[in-house]
Amino acid sequence: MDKDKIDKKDHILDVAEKVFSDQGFDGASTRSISGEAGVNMAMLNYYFGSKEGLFLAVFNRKINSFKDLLQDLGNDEHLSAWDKVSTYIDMYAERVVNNNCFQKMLYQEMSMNKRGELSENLTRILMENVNEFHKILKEGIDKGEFNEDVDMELVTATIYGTKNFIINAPQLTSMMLGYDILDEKNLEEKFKPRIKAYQKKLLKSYLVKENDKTQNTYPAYVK
Amino acid sequence: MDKDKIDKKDHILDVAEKVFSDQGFDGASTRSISGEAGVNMAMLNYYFGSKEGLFLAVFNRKINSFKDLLQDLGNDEHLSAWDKVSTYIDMYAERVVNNNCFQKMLYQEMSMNKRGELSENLTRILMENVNEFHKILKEGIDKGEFNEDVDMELVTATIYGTKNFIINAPQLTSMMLGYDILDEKNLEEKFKPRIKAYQKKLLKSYLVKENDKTQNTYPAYVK
DNA sequence: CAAAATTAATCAAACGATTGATTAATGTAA
DNA sequence: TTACATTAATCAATCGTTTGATTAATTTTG
Repeated sequence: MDKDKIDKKDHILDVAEKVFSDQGFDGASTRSISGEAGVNMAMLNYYFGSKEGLFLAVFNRKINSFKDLLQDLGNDEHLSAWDKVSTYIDMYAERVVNNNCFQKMLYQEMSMNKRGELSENLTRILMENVNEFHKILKEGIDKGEFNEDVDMELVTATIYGTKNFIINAPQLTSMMLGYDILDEKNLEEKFKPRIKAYQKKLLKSYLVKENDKTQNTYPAYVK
Repeated sequence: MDKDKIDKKDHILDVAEKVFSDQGFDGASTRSISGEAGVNMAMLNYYFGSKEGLFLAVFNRKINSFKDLLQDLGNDEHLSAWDKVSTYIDMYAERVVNNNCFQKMLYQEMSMNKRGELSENLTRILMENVNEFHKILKEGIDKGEFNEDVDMELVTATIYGTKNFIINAPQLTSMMLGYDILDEKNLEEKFKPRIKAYQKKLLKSYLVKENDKTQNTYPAYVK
């Protein structure tokens, strides 16, 4: 059946995503992936051509929905620049929580040198997202809503990096925060609201001009 | 000679650090390390016992100097809490620039699950640094110098994460910043002063109470 | 001192295990 | 039958490690 075939491919991709993110591209063997997925090893090559093809398939399955979502936000006429940044922070936190395996896999691969075509693809696509966010920041600066000397590139690095650090070094950050950061429930109930509130407060105090700041009414983050 | 022996071991560690950080633990083969170092393959096992032993040797060579430096800063009576944070940002930026290969290697390994003893060692030692920094933040809060609702853990994640992101995804961040982030000269002349100024401004606006903020006199960062 | 004994350093070769990939055979459904 | 799906078996290549032999350096002994 066509349906079964799609389900099976999808199931392989689910397992591959998890194994790749746990062990890295080199550390994950095709045998362990196929074994954990309960399919014959040859099926990976049959479906995806190669190990790298499988990796790219995992990647491509995720990225398509991102850019559209972000563009819609950027083009919304009813929102102030800060509201857009705020919404972006929310969106990004949601994405990270729900796709933390993928995010880990992604940046693990990006940190390797010399895996030519693959790295270039990842870079190119992520760069599109970066540019969309920069548009929002630039809009805020041009409108006089944000400070003129805002360092747009490093603000971006801060948003991406803070989240990345927490997800990619879970052993350390779990110890820091006092709960298991990889546990679904903690991620949803504790981490998600906390990182949202924190990043908004942090960036608002940096981005928004003094006279534009309303009184801060942030919810106390969950300890 | 004893001297030559130490030099040779040190040279192997230098090369291993670079190869590990480029290719990851699994991606780096003992053959490529020994080949690039110009020594026989068996020497790695002769000196370091195993591939993992070599990795740990690279790691241990670096970490020893860190904690002392940080403790001295924390115990300095003459500095305000903000001055300490500011100095810490400077120290951290210096360290990152001068050890970016190592930093990359470190967080690559930390992002993998289930490499038991190794990961635990890394976590434990990094946690000591985290705690030293938290002491400084707590001091600032207790003294009334910083806001009471500062999220200490996420501030730490911001400092570490922003830098990490830039170093670990050099292809992306080089494209963002408009220059090669791995080039020594760019790192020293452009990136280092810029990240210092940025992080200080960002954190000052978040940490320090309004009435304690002096007028901002940051140097324009290098574009 | 010099000869002998011991230790350390280095090497080429090969080990068994595992890797990603391919094959040929078999099963299945239209 | 025909086309696709799935399997077990197998491939060459590469992995980390070990080996036995050889050379260089050091120590011990006479």
